[in-house]
Amino acid sequence: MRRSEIRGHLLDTALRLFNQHGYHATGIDLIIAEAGVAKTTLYRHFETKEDLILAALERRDEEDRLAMRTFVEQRTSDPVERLLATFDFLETTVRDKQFRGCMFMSAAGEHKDTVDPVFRASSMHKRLALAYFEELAHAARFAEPKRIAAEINLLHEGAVAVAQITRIAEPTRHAKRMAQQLLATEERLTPAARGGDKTVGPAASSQNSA
Amino acid sequence: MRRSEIRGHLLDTALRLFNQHGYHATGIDLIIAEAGVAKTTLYRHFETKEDLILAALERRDEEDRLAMRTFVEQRTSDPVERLLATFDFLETTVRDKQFRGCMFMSAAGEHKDTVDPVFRASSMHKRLALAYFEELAHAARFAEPKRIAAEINLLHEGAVAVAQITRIAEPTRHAKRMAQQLLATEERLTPAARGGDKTVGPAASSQNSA
DNA sequence: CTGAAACGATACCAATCTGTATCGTTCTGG
DNA sequence: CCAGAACGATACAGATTGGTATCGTTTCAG
Repeated sequence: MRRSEIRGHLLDTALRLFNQHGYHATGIDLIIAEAGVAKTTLYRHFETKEDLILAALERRDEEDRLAMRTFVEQRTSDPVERLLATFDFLETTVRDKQFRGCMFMSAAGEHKDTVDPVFRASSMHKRLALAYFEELAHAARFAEPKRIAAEINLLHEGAVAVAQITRIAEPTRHAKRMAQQLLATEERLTPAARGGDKTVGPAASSQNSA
Repeated sequence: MRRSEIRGHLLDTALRLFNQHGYHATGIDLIIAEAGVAKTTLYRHFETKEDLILAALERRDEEDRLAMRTFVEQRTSDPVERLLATFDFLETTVRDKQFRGCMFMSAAGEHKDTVDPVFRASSMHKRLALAYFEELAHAARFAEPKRIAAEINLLHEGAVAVAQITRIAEPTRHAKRMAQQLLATEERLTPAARGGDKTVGPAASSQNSA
């Protein structure tokens, strides 16, 4: 393995183990053993275990948000459909055999103090996820994009939490239906009137797998 | 302290610390120090730390479910209002200064293996909570009580998760409004027709604090 | 090609972890 | 009232924790 790849490989290994066992339960010795790396090497890249956790979460944060954006934006261009497509993305992550719940919620659950850097990193990730929903809700010209985004966000968190406990993917589809139902009655401003669209009223259709 | 109270006191102390710091991060030494009890005493009541965790979760499970039932049933007798009142109960727990997220979700997050007894205990608690929603949805004569219960449950989990990260109580009220919106369009069977009630249609009103 | 930096391996450290052993004291049921 | 159980205190065990020190080897940029 080339030296330039070691840091990334350590982050990947740490993320895998954190996801599998949790943060406290995953020891440094296990990480270096799984990564096939000496302990000195790890500590040359990361000052402390907390630093490793923070770097891993940062990496995951960017990966996750980019993956969702990519998935959603290549699926449809309609903002409302995109809001609904976020649940399809969620379903793919939940269906993963390695799924054990949201790593950021777990991180916040193991670092409950609001001033803890790990908690703050998790909190920041969730804030950015919410910001994306707001962006979509705004593009969809909903009258109250912030409220819509908060609702979508709440459904996401609920779906992931239920999926974490039950270990089935159904809650994500259920959440999508709920989102459809809720969005259908929401007011919208000047809905990019093409064709004979109504100016207000039902917004969701999404014939795929809902 | 009377000896008959020691076990309960240990469970209370352990629950407080588990809620504050998490399960792995809370050491036996801290628990006995906070409880003012010798280590031998703790291990005479609980064989292992895992046993202590399981006993603590069991206690909390019963307390929580009883508290919700009591809160909900003394507030209103209408089953639909009761479903909505569960969110008011949630709000009270989230507003607590000691709130740091759902202890069962945290427990499941730190014990991710589905065969882990701690995970199973958390899973069981959630199953029983869902069963209560089903009971209420059935009493409300919804056409699909299981689906309604799952939706309420998902909104609960979402509200608690968002509240855990943001440390504000608003998500519980938001979730209640979403529940109202969703229940309003749900079909119901023979709705205990007294007065001039419609037989199907909007179900929710709940003028308090929504 | 060469010197510095990064690497692997290993030994080590102090602290902490869960759990046990010992023993004198205190409570309590019969 | 008294035997026996439960208690507090403490010392200890063995494993594991996060992190450091040492040192010979490998990589890589200039």
